[in-house]
Amino acid sequence: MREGPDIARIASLVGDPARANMLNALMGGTALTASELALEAGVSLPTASSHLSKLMEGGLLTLASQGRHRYYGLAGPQVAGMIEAITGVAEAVGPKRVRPGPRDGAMRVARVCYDHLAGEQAVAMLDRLVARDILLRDDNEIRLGPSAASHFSAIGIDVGAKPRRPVCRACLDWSVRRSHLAGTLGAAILDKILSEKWARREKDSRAVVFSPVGKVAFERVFLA
Amino acid sequence: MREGPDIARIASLVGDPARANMLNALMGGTALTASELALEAGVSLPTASSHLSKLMEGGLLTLASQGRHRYYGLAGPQVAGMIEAITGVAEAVGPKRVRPGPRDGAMRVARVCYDHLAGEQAVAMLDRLVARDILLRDDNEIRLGPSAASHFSAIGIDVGAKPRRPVCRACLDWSVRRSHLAGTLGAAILDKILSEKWARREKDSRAVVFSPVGKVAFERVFLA
DNA sequence: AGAATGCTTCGATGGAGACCTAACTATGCG
DNA sequence: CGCATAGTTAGGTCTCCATCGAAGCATTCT
Repeated sequence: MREGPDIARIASLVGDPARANMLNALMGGTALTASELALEAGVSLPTASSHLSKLMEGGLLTLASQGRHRYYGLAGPQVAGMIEAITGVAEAVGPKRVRPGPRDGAMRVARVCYDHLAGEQAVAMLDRLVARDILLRDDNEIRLGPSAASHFSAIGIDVGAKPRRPVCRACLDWSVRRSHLAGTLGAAILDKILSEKWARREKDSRAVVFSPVGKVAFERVFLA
Repeated sequence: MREGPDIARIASLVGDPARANMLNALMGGTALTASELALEAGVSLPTASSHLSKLMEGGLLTLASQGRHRYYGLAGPQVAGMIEAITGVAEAVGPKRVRPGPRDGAMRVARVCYDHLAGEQAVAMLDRLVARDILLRDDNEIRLGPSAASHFSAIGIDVGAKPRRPVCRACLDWSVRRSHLAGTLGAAILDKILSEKWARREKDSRAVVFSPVGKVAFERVFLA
């Protein structure tokens, strides 16, 4: 009988299908209301509410009350990372070795991970930013390079603010198995991509699909 | 109701206290028998056996039968990584914000992760090996440098063999939050450390404590 | 104020699964 | 061969918890 952090408690929170569906939905990054999550999980509203209490108590979620709406979101990047790790194992181990459909292909190319971009495009982007010394990488620690401020402000992203959350952070990509960029900068870049309409979110999926024009623009800015 | 990899299934496997204890014990890296795991989990042998079947079916464990002994081990580094990720969240979220005791301190300095060394020492080692170009690091991909073969064979480690498992692999360290070295090379180095008696495993813990002499030797070889 | 919406709490029900004892199979030893 | 050890299977009990309908709060709209 071993002591230590209560890993079973955390895992069992994720271990219920309804809760897992909710967490999965929240991996999309946008905070959702209880009713949306109930729909997502395929359970009634009271059931969902009960699950959400448990996830809150377990510290996996954050709650933002706005008027009569209550928005639930993932508690942080660490939680998102854990979900991706579990997803990775489930993928590898899953008996559903079916041929990956088109949506799976799109997921591999680009998808949302919590609040930033993941997938091949995201990994390529980080590689390129590091190669150009816009970002400086030292293992899993990523810092801004000397030209970062001017480079990002030129495209309308301010990297000056110092929030609690780190600006840059490496996040292991479960499909590519290499890191992509997380942190506030990663989130800002995803914002940029979506607000410029370079790409759009696939409905009911974490996949992100670039338009032909958007892909060119993205590559010009980030993969040049 | 969302489709995809069955993350709830995997998580619920880890979500039972008995199974979590077993997996935790296996994070020590050595494969254990059913009875040892039963003891570790604090359940009867039949109960343990039932749990082990489920873990096997879930693909989290591998089984090596030797005579009347059946040795269970973690299925691979990916599974170990998942456990560490969950442990990280449990640590961060856990209500047990007690002041870290001496054992926790030791864990932070050096511990076993599945079959290789983790903790501050391990992170420092990887940094140094990369800085000396003995290993070449490109994101989470690590390759052998030109001088690797001669350097490691000089200390009795053969990096020539080409097993299925990669020789080098980055594994995210949950205490330091940066990568340390996994893969067959990481395993071989841990073997070396233990067989040379530079350090010993703490009883009933994943902590690894260096002897004064061993620490010097380790630093001379790997942190020079 | 009254109605409508969003969500939580209550109470009851049902099913899944964790657990143990006991019986059974398999391997090794003398 | 016969006993001992390691492990799995079978059968049965019991607890936990996911679920839903109905009722209760809270906030906003009219």
